[in-house]
Amino acid sequence: MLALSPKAPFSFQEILNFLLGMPAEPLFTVTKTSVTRALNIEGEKALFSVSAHKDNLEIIFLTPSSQLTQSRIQAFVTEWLDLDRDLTPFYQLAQQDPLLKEPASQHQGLRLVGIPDLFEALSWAIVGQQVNMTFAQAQKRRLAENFGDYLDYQGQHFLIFPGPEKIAPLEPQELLPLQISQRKGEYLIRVARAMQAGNLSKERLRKLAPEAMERELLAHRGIGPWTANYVMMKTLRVQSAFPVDDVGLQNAIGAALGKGKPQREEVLALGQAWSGWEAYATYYLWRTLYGFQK
DNA sequence: GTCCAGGATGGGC
DNA sequence: GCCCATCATGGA
Repeated sequence: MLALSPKAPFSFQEILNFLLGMPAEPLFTVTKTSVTRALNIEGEKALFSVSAHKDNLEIIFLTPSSQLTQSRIQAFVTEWLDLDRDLTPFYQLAQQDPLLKEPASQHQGLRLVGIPDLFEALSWAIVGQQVNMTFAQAQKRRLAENFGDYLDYQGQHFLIFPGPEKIAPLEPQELLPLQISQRKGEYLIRVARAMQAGNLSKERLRKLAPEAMERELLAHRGIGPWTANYVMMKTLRVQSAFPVDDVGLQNAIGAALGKGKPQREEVLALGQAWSGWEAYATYYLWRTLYGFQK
Protein backbone atom coordinates (compact mmCIF):
# COMPACT_ATOMS: atom_id res chain seq x y z
CA MET A 1 0.00 0.00 0.00
CA LEU A 2 1.14 3.48 -0.80
CA ALA A 3 -0.40 6.85 -0.05
CA LEU A 4 -0.60 9.81 -2.42
CA SER A 5 -1.42 13.41 -1.58
CA PRO A 6 -2.96 15.20 -4.53
CA LYS A 7 -2.98 18.97 -4.56
CA ALA A 8 -6.30 20.39 -3.39
CA PRO A 9 -8.90 20.92 -4.69
CA PHE A 10 -9.11 17.26 -5.53
CA SER A 11 -11.97 14.78 -5.71
CA PHE A 12 -11.43 11.13 -6.49
CA GLN A 13 -15.18 10.68 -6.47
CA GLU A 14 -15.49 13.10 -9.36
CA ILE A 15 -12.90 11.14 -11.30
CA LEU A 16 -14.78 7.90 -10.65
CA ASN A 17 -18.08 9.45 -11.65
CA PHE A 18 -16.56 10.72 -14.86
CA LEU A 19 -15.14 7.30 -15.72
CA LEU A 20 -18.38 5.55 -14.81
CA GLY A 21 -20.31 7.85 -17.11
CA MET A 22 -18.21 7.08 -20.17
CA PRO A 23 -18.52 4.02 -22.40
CA ALA A 24 -16.69 1.16 -20.66
CA GLU A 25 -12.94 1.43 -20.94
CA PRO A 26 -11.37 -1.95 -21.79
CA LEU A 27 -8.09 -1.41 -19.94
CA PHE A 28 -9.37 -0.87 -16.41
CA THR A 29 -12.34 -1.53 -14.22
CA VAL A 30 -14.12 1.20 -12.30
CA THR A 31 -16.37 0.83 -9.28
CA LYS A 32 -17.99 3.46 -7.10
CA THR A 33 -14.90 3.45 -4.89
CA SER A 34 -11.92 2.34 -6.91
CA VAL A 35 -10.23 1.86 -10.22
CA THR A 36 -8.11 -1.20 -10.99
CA ARG A 37 -5.74 -1.86 -13.87
CA ALA A 38 -2.76 -3.90 -14.95
CA LEU A 39 0.47 -2.52 -16.37
CA ASN A 40 3.57 -3.99 -17.85
CA ILE A 41 6.50 -2.30 -16.14
CA GLU A 42 9.58 -3.25 -18.10
CA GLY A 43 8.52 -6.83 -18.55
CA GLU A 44 7.00 -7.25 -15.12
CA LYS A 45 3.23 -7.40 -15.10
CA ALA A 46 1.59 -5.79 -12.12
CA LEU A 47 -1.96 -5.20 -10.96
CA PHE A 48 -2.96 -2.33 -8.69
CA SER A 49 -6.02 -0.44 -7.58
CA VAL A 50 -6.50 3.16 -6.57
CA SER A 51 -9.03 4.25 -3.98
CA ALA A 52 -9.68 7.19 -1.70
CA HIS A 53 -8.34 7.23 1.81
CA LYS A 54 -9.58 10.26 3.75
CA ASP A 55 -8.31 13.25 1.78
CA ASN A 56 -5.62 11.22 0.13
CA LEU A 57 -5.40 8.41 -2.34
CA GLU A 58 -3.98 4.99 -1.81
CA ILE A 59 -2.52 2.54 -4.25
CA ILE A 60 -2.95 -1.10 -3.36
CA PHE A 61 -0.62 -3.53 -5.11
CA LEU A 62 -2.64 -6.66 -5.83
CA THR A 63 0.24 -8.67 -7.23
CA PRO A 64 3.72 -8.97 -5.72
CA SER A 65 5.58 -5.90 -6.95
CA SER A 66 9.19 -4.93 -6.55
CA GLN A 67 10.15 -1.61 -5.03
CA LEU A 68 11.01 -0.31 -8.46
CA THR A 69 7.68 -1.41 -9.91
CA GLN A 70 5.84 0.22 -7.03
CA SER A 71 7.54 3.53 -7.59
CA ARG A 72 6.88 3.29 -11.35
CA ILE A 73 3.22 2.67 -10.65
CA GLN A 74 3.14 5.61 -8.28
CA ALA A 75 4.59 7.82 -11.01
CA PHE A 76 2.12 6.40 -13.51
CA VAL A 77 -0.88 7.13 -11.30
CA THR A 78 0.35 10.64 -10.56
CA GLU A 79 0.61 11.34 -14.27
CA TRP A 80 -2.54 9.44 -15.27
CA LEU A 81 -4.78 11.31 -12.83
CA ASP A 82 -2.86 14.60 -13.05
CA LEU A 83 -2.42 14.64 -9.28
CA ASP A 84 0.29 17.31 -9.15
CA ARG A 85 -1.73 19.92 -11.02
CA ASP A 86 -2.74 23.05 -9.16
CA LEU A 87 -6.25 23.76 -10.42
CA THR A 88 -6.69 26.99 -8.50
CA PRO A 89 -6.06 29.29 -11.48
CA PHE A 90 -8.45 27.26 -13.63
CA TYR A 91 -11.24 27.56 -11.08
CA GLN A 92 -10.66 31.30 -10.79
CA LEU A 93 -10.96 31.58 -14.54
CA ALA A 94 -13.97 29.27 -14.67
CA GLN A 95 -15.83 31.23 -12.01
CA GLN A 96 -16.12 34.15 -14.40
CA ASP A 97 -16.87 32.12 -17.49
CA PRO A 98 -20.49 31.56 -18.55
CA LEU A 99 -19.77 28.12 -19.96
CA LEU A 100 -17.42 26.81 -17.29
CA LYS A 101 -18.90 28.28 -14.16
CA GLU A 102 -21.46 25.57 -13.59
CA PRO A 103 -19.45 22.47 -14.53
CA ALA A 104 -16.45 23.73 -12.56
CA SER A 105 -18.39 24.25 -9.36
CA GLN A 106 -20.41 21.08 -9.84
CA HIS A 107 -17.36 18.90 -10.40
CA GLN A 108 -14.89 20.58 -8.11
CA GLY A 109 -11.70 18.54 -7.95
CA LEU A 110 -12.20 16.59 -11.15
CA ARG A 111 -8.88 15.87 -12.86
CA LEU A 112 -8.16 15.43 -16.55
CA VAL A 113 -7.68 11.68 -16.71
CA GLY A 114 -4.90 11.20 -19.23
CA ILE A 115 -3.38 8.46 -21.33
CA PRO A 116 0.29 8.33 -20.30
CA ASP A 117 1.24 5.86 -23.02
CA LEU A 118 1.71 7.63 -26.35
CA PHE A 119 0.97 4.63 -28.56
CA GLU A 120 -2.19 3.84 -26.64
CA ALA A 121 -3.29 7.46 -26.95
CA LEU A 122 -2.62 7.64 -30.69
CA SER A 123 -4.30 4.30 -31.28
CA TRP A 124 -7.35 5.34 -29.33
CA ALA A 125 -7.54 8.67 -31.11
CA ILE A 126 -7.18 7.10 -34.55
CA VAL A 127 -9.79 4.40 -34.07
CA GLY A 128 -12.03 7.05 -32.47
CA GLN A 129 -11.96 9.38 -35.46
CA GLN A 130 -15.49 10.07 -36.71
CA VAL A 131 -17.12 7.07 -35.03
CA ASN A 132 -19.11 6.79 -31.84
CA MET A 133 -17.15 6.06 -28.70
CA THR A 134 -18.79 2.73 -27.94
CA PHE A 135 -17.66 1.43 -31.29
CA ALA A 136 -14.17 2.91 -30.79
CA GLN A 137 -13.85 1.26 -27.38
CA ALA A 138 -14.74 -2.08 -28.94
CA GLN A 139 -11.92 -1.66 -31.44
CA LYS A 140 -9.48 -0.68 -28.72
CA ARG A 141 -10.50 -3.75 -26.77
CA ARG A 142 -9.93 -5.97 -29.77
CA LEU A 143 -6.46 -4.48 -30.28
CA ALA A 144 -5.62 -5.32 -26.68
CA GLU A 145 -7.16 -8.79 -26.87
CA ASN A 146 -5.45 -9.74 -30.12
CA PHE A 147 -2.07 -8.10 -29.82
CA GLY A 148 -1.65 -7.07 -26.19
CA ASP A 149 -1.14 -8.90 -22.95
CA TYR A 150 -3.25 -9.67 -19.92
CA LEU A 151 -3.17 -10.50 -16.25
CA ASP A 152 -5.75 -12.73 -14.58
CA TYR A 153 -6.62 -12.10 -10.97
CA GLN A 154 -9.40 -13.68 -8.90
CA GLY A 155 -11.41 -14.59 -11.95
CA GLN A 156 -11.02 -11.16 -13.52
CA HIS A 157 -9.24 -10.60 -16.80
CA PHE A 158 -7.20 -7.38 -17.04
CA LEU A 159 -6.02 -6.35 -20.50
CA ILE A 160 -2.74 -4.59 -21.22
CA PHE A 161 -2.47 -2.53 -24.39
CA PRO A 162 0.19 -3.65 -26.88
CA GLY A 163 3.29 -1.63 -27.57
CA PRO A 164 4.06 -0.35 -31.07
CA GLU A 165 6.37 -3.31 -31.67
CA LYS A 166 3.32 -5.60 -31.75
CA ILE A 167 1.49 -3.55 -34.37
CA ALA A 168 4.42 -2.45 -36.53
CA PRO A 169 4.91 -5.82 -38.29
CA LEU A 170 1.24 -6.12 -39.27
CA GLU A 171 -0.52 -5.31 -42.51
CA PRO A 172 -3.82 -3.38 -42.57
CA GLN A 173 -5.68 -6.46 -43.82
CA GLU A 174 -4.91 -8.21 -40.54
CA LEU A 175 -6.83 -5.51 -38.68
CA LEU A 176 -9.95 -5.73 -40.84
CA PRO A 177 -11.37 -8.62 -38.73
CA LEU A 178 -11.21 -6.25 -35.74
CA GLN A 179 -13.48 -3.91 -37.76
CA ILE A 180 -10.63 -1.46 -38.12
CA SER A 181 -10.89 -0.02 -41.60
CA GLN A 182 -8.14 -0.38 -44.18
CA ARG A 183 -7.33 3.31 -43.89
CA LYS A 184 -7.23 3.43 -40.11
CA GLY A 185 -5.20 0.24 -40.12
CA GLU A 186 -2.65 2.00 -42.31
CA TYR A 187 -2.56 4.95 -39.93
CA LEU A 188 -2.04 2.70 -36.90
CA ILE A 189 0.68 0.62 -38.48
CA ARG A 190 2.57 3.61 -39.82
CA VAL A 191 2.43 5.32 -36.43
CA ALA A 192 3.63 2.11 -34.78
CA ARG A 193 6.53 1.88 -37.24
CA ALA A 194 7.46 5.52 -36.72
CA MET A 195 7.53 4.93 -32.99
CA GLN A 196 9.58 1.81 -33.34
CA ALA A 197 12.05 3.64 -35.56
CA GLY A 198 12.35 6.34 -32.92
CA ASN A 199 10.91 9.04 -35.16
CA LEU A 200 7.96 9.55 -32.89
CA SER A 201 8.21 9.41 -29.13
CA LYS A 202 6.87 11.06 -26.02
CA GLU A 203 10.42 11.93 -24.96
CA ARG A 204 11.10 13.80 -28.19
CA LEU A 205 7.75 15.54 -28.27
CA ARG A 206 7.79 16.73 -24.69
CA LYS A 207 10.91 18.79 -25.37
CA LEU A 208 9.08 20.87 -27.96
CA ALA A 209 7.03 24.03 -27.50
CA PRO A 210 3.29 23.49 -28.13
CA GLU A 211 3.36 24.84 -31.69
CA ALA A 212 6.35 22.74 -32.72
CA MET A 213 4.85 19.73 -30.96
CA GLU A 214 1.65 20.05 -32.96
CA ARG A 215 3.59 20.44 -36.21
CA GLU A 216 5.62 17.36 -35.42
CA LEU A 217 2.50 15.31 -34.74
CA LEU A 218 0.72 16.61 -37.85
CA ALA A 219 3.59 15.41 -40.02
CA HIS A 220 2.37 11.85 -39.54
CA ARG A 221 -0.33 10.50 -41.83
CA GLY A 222 -3.50 9.90 -39.90
CA ILE A 223 -2.75 12.55 -37.30
CA GLY A 224 -4.81 15.65 -38.06
CA PRO A 225 -5.52 18.71 -35.91
CA TRP A 226 -8.02 16.93 -33.70
CA THR A 227 -5.79 13.94 -32.99
CA ALA A 228 -2.72 16.10 -32.41
CA ASN A 229 -4.48 18.29 -29.87
CA TYR A 230 -6.20 15.34 -28.24
CA VAL A 231 -2.89 13.62 -27.64
CA MET A 232 -1.25 16.83 -26.46
CA MET A 233 -4.06 17.13 -23.96
CA LYS A 234 -4.18 13.54 -22.73
CA THR A 235 -0.57 12.41 -23.03
CA LEU A 236 1.73 15.42 -23.22
CA ARG A 237 -0.26 17.49 -20.75
CA VAL A 238 -0.13 20.65 -22.77
CA GLN A 239 -2.64 22.86 -21.00
CA SER A 240 -3.25 25.02 -24.07
CA ALA A 241 -4.10 22.01 -26.25
CA PHE A 242 -7.51 22.62 -27.78
CA PRO A 243 -9.31 20.10 -30.03
CA VAL A 244 -11.47 22.77 -31.66
CA ASP A 245 -12.97 20.41 -34.22
CA ASP A 246 -14.19 17.96 -31.61
CA VAL A 247 -17.84 17.23 -32.16
CA GLY A 248 -18.37 16.54 -28.46
CA LEU A 249 -16.95 19.91 -27.51
CA GLN A 250 -19.16 21.55 -30.12
CA ASN A 251 -22.23 19.76 -28.83
CA ALA A 252 -21.42 20.71 -25.25
CA ILE A 253 -21.04 24.36 -26.17
CA GLY A 254 -24.20 24.29 -28.24
CA ALA A 255 -26.17 22.73 -25.40
CA ALA A 256 -24.79 25.21 -22.86
CA LEU A 257 -25.77 28.13 -25.06
CA GLY A 258 -29.13 26.59 -25.90
CA LYS A 259 -28.52 26.36 -29.60
CA GLY A 260 -27.03 24.10 -32.22
CA LYS A 261 -23.43 23.29 -32.95
CA PRO A 262 -21.27 26.41 -33.00
CA GLN A 263 -19.04 27.33 -35.89
CA ARG A 264 -15.33 26.78 -35.64
CA GLU A 265 -14.72 30.52 -35.15
CA GLU A 266 -17.19 30.66 -32.28
CA VAL A 267 -15.32 27.88 -30.51
CA LEU A 268 -12.02 29.66 -31.08
CA ALA A 269 -13.47 32.92 -29.80
CA LEU A 270 -14.74 31.26 -26.63
CA GLY A 271 -11.39 29.57 -26.23
CA GLN A 272 -9.64 32.92 -25.95
CA ALA A 273 -11.14 33.33 -22.51
CA TRP A 274 -9.62 29.99 -21.51
CA SER A 275 -6.11 30.87 -22.60
CA GLY A 276 -3.62 28.52 -20.99
CA TRP A 277 -6.38 26.22 -19.73
CA GLU A 278 -8.05 25.15 -22.96
CA ALA A 279 -7.43 21.48 -22.20
CA TYR A 280 -9.21 21.58 -18.85
CA ALA A 281 -11.97 23.76 -20.27
CA THR A 282 -12.58 21.17 -22.99
CA TYR A 283 -12.51 18.37 -20.46
CA TYR A 284 -15.04 19.99 -18.16
CA LEU A 285 -17.30 20.68 -21.12
CA TRP A 286 -17.06 17.04 -22.15
CA ARG A 287 -18.11 16.21 -18.61
CA THR A 288 -21.44 17.93 -19.21
CA LEU A 289 -22.18 15.46 -22.02
CA TYR A 290 -21.92 12.34 -19.94
CA GLY A 291 -24.26 13.10 -17.11
CA PHE A 292 -23.61 10.22 -14.84
CA GLN A 293 -25.22 11.18 -11.55
CA LYS A 294 -24.19 8.79 -8.80
C1' DG B 1 -34.20 4.28 -44.74
C1' DT B 2 -31.49 8.52 -42.72
C1' DC B 3 -28.43 10.81 -39.66
C1' DC B 4 -24.75 11.25 -36.62
C1' DA B 5 -20.64 9.65 -34.08
C1' DG B 6 -14.82 12.89 -29.39
C1' DG B 7 -11.84 13.14 -38.34
C1' DA B 8 -8.24 12.82 -42.07
C1' DT B 9 -6.94 12.98 -46.69
C1' DG B 10 -6.52 14.25 -51.45
C1' DG B 11 -8.55 16.23 -55.33
C1' DG B 12 -10.49 20.24 -57.80
C1' DC B 13 -10.95 25.01 -58.11
C1' DG C 1 -6.83 29.10 -49.27
C1' DC C 2 -11.82 26.63 -49.20
C1' DC C 3 -15.17 22.94 -50.57
C1' DC C 4 -16.23 18.33 -51.34
C1' DA C 5 -16.25 13.32 -51.92
C1' DT C 6 -14.50 9.38 -49.80
C1' DC C 7 -13.48 6.15 -46.18
C1' DA C 8 -16.43 3.07 -43.00
C1' DT C 9 -19.40 1.10 -39.13
C1' DG C 10 -22.96 0.81 -35.65
C1' DG C 11 -26.66 2.71 -33.01
C1' DA C 12 -30.64 5.78 -32.58
